[in-house]
Amino acid sequence: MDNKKELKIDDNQDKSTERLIFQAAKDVFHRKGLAGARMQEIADEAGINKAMLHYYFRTKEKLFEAIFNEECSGFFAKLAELINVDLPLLDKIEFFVENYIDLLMKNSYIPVFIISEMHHNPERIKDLFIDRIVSVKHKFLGDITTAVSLGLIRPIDPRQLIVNIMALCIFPIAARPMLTFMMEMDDNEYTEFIELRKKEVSKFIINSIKIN
Amino acid sequence: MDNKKELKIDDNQDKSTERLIFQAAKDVFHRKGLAGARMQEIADEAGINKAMLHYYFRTKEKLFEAIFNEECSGFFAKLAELINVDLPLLDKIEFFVENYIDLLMKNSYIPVFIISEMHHNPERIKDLFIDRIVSVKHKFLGDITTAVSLGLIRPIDPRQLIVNIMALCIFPIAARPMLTFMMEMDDNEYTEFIELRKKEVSKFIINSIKIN
DNA sequence: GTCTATACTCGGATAGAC
DNA sequence: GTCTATCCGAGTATAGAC
Repeated sequence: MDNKKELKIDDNQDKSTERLIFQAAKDVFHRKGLAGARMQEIADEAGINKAMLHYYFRTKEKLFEAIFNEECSGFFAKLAELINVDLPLLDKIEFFVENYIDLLMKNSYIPVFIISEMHHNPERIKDLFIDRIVSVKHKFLGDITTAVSLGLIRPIDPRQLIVNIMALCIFPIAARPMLTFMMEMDDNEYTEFIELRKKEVSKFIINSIKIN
Repeated sequence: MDNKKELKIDDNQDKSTERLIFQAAKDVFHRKGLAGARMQEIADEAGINKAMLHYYFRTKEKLFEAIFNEECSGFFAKLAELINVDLPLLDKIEFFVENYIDLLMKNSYIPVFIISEMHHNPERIKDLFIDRIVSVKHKFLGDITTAVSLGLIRPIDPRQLIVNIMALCIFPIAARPMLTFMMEMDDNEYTEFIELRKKEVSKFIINSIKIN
């Protein structure tokens, strides 16, 4: 009992500082990228001292990787759930698109992270999500190949269809700052715009691949 | 005659160093982003001295802006040409998609540039392409709105259609490193994959919006 | 215009007291 | 675990010779 209580207190103390850093670092890395982020800015935003960052994470790189890793784990786990749901392909696409856009909105930093850091340092990033993404893809690829060969959808290269689906879901979130600006919307209008896409995108895809 | 010759020589001398820097800087900024790029690396890649960079462009920021500005000018000028071509909407989309993907492939740094730098420093970037992008959008928006109201395509929010078209063209180029990896392709295979998209994407879009 | 050498700032990382 | 003070390398920028 005493033991448990003590553990809980220590745990909270530890976690609160570590999580404080973690959350602050996530925000700053997301805004500035790995190279542009400043340890001082992270410390300020966490409301603690710069030395603490090194006490908990040793280096900037390690801090970045810890974050990237945790983010990806959660994200790809949920993504795998969406792919593994058991539905006929067209229903699955509808279900997937709606929930994937939702997932992306709740983790809007992930796509930009991956896109820009893959450009700036492909090798490091590869290792961090190598197994996760490829297995998800294989499942989806199989589903589509089957549907095409059964004549449930029009003939289409399954890889092209996957990239189309990803593009339609991810691009509007990854390019959000550019698009809000181009579309002359404010933040709320753009959120509403994305909300509408949940239905619009699946309609767009299904219209395109269904057999008339 | 002599005058002209002299000018030409000077010009070549000037241009060669300045362009050498320009090209090297473009490559490095593209690979590393603004914050991650190193003046030393640019100098090395240009085969000249670091001091020369400052002689020609004063600061790293100014060098970056000079490049971003020139790139955007050329890019948006060509984009405007594609939009202003006079064709019925469906033909126009087909024409646009094919040529836009081509343009993007020849300027593959532009989308990543804009997407990542818009995140990292929205204000600076806005000024650099404010007028260019909005006017292009208005023209396209008008074309689609007309086609919908004339019943030439199925009812669809024109803004959603524009974002769909952009997504299908831009995403595969912006996310290329991630996608080559995910799709387990090499560079040549991915280039071929994009080549196939020129036809596939316009088919995908037109299938989805045409009236049956 | 081009180079070498160097000034100076910034920022990641550590030492050491508490 | 948390702080202050500080080190030190890296990187932008400039001075000055040629």
